[in-house]
Amino acid sequence: MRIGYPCLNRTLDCRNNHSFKLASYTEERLVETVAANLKCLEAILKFNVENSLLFFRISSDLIPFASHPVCRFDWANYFTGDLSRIGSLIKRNGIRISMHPDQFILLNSPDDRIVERSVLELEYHAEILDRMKLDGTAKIQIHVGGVYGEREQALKRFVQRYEKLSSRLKKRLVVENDDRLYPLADCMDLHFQAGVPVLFDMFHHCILNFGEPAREALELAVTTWSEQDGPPMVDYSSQFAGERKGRHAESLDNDDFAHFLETAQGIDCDVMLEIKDKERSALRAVEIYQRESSRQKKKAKS
DNA sequence: AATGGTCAAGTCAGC
DNA sequence: GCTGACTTGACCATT
Repeated sequence: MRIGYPCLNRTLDCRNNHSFKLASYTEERLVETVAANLKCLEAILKFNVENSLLFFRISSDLIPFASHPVCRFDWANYFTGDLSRIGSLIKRNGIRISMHPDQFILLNSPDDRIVERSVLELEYHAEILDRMKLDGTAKIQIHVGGVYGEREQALKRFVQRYEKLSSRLKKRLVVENDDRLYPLADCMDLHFQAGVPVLFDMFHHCILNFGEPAREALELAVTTWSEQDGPPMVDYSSQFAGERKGRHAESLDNDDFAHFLETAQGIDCDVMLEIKDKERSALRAVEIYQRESSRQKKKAKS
């Protein structure tokens, strides 16, 4: 099991998601920003390797405005050397990579223009991973989308739009259960209809479900991943105590995470910690995981 | 140097 | 109908 965290590292004093306002867009500004972002991404990945954090979500802001009409710059070619070098670092160290486009990305919107823009944004994500020369185990995760007062139609539209995607996107796209509109059962339907793997979000599942016990739900989601997809990815978080339901915790709840590990025992998956203090909690999670697995080994011996 | 309004994009819930 | 939540901050004009 590889354990990781998303997008930001708070120990290193750099960021890989620098952006700027659209109004101040210039090619120079873009190049300078992306160069800084890539440099930081490389530093974060090196930090992660040294700390046994072998799963990382790359920020969608790596290349600001990449899919926006304002951007006419051929960033993919310009930065191909850097992207390929970072890709080598990733492969050499067996790091798992995911990306998670924002909530604006909707394959199932009734508005074709929104779908069109969404596909452009997804293609941008795929371009990054392709330029890093990563295989199909590097994933792009999205939610199903809106309901629009017509669930069945909205689900059907997802399938239709998914089927029309380029093969390089289909190779990478996975769908994640959310905590408001589409629970695991809907994602499973999409899998049976379109073949899309289901990324299981344990925390969302606890909030929105049809009463499936966690272990059972996890086992279901895991079956949707094939050999080429790599080990199933799982998102983990816990509740920010006293805050709105669904808000991510600020720091890892050790006991809850140990309980999660018990639930996931024997299942080969990679776990993304969606916890606010990022690598600090992830480091603790790795410790807990190593402790738990050595305890289990001892148990198996005796 | 510190402050606070504003930021590319969509949808839904709650007032 | 409008605002805030979602990932939550950081940019940047103004003082």
